[in-house]
Amino acid sequence: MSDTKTLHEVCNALGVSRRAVQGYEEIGLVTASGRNKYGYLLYDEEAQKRIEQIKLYQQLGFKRKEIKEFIDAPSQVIKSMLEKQVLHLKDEHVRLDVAIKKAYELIEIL
Amino acid sequence: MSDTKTLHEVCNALGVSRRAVQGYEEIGLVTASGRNKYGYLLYDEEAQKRIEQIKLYQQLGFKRKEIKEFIDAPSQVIKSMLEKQVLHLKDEHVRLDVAIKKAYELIEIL
DNA sequence: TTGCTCCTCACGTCACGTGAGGTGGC
DNA sequence: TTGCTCCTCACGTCACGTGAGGTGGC
Repeated sequence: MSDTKTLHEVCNALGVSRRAVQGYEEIGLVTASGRNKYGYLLYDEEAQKRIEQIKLYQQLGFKRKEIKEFIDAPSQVIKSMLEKQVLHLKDEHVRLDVAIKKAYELIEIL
Repeated sequence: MSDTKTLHEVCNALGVSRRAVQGYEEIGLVTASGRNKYGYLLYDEEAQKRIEQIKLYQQLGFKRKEIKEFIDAPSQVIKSMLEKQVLHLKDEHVRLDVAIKKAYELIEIL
């Protein structure tokens, strides 16, 4: 038995949309591992892991094109990208803190 | 003397882009108060305040269309929108916390 | 044959960014 | 006349959302 799944199954299992996966394929970030006899798109375990990785990187705020540039790079390169990204995430974090405070201030005034 | 400014001056003073203001005008969120004798777009103090308000609401995570729907509403309505928005901002805040932690975990592993 | 699912386009969305082409005397 | 600034389009960007139209026996 293999863990190869159809697109539909992958979407359910990983919580990504059909269109999102199609988008990954459009820019060559992922490739279906094949088709079944009815023409359905199939994704083997490797492809599924890749989709999960992409999703994770997106949650860390990376754009698809950025992900494409480092996903197959040596881990030292990825590490360096992550360290830079943490700075952006912290900026965003502060920005949100400020926004929440401003919202409360406005609520007080109104 | 009046505090009416040209588009260029408004952009510099408020830190918004020319295209952003044009975008506000496209959906009827703002209207220039007039033109000078050379055809330059002019914004009086009221228009400037409006642009500043829009910018603030955008920083709180509201979309332009949402802003259009409540910007001229009674303050109780705006207050209610802000209270809902704070919940979204807090969700985002938590999501960022998680993302930062995940990034650090990945950095450790690599 | 009727449904249902999947596939492949392809336009729509959002908030501008980025020029292109034209005007006018700051 | 050459520059420079401003104006009004209008296509580009990003990451999908949302159908439309066509296929095939799960």
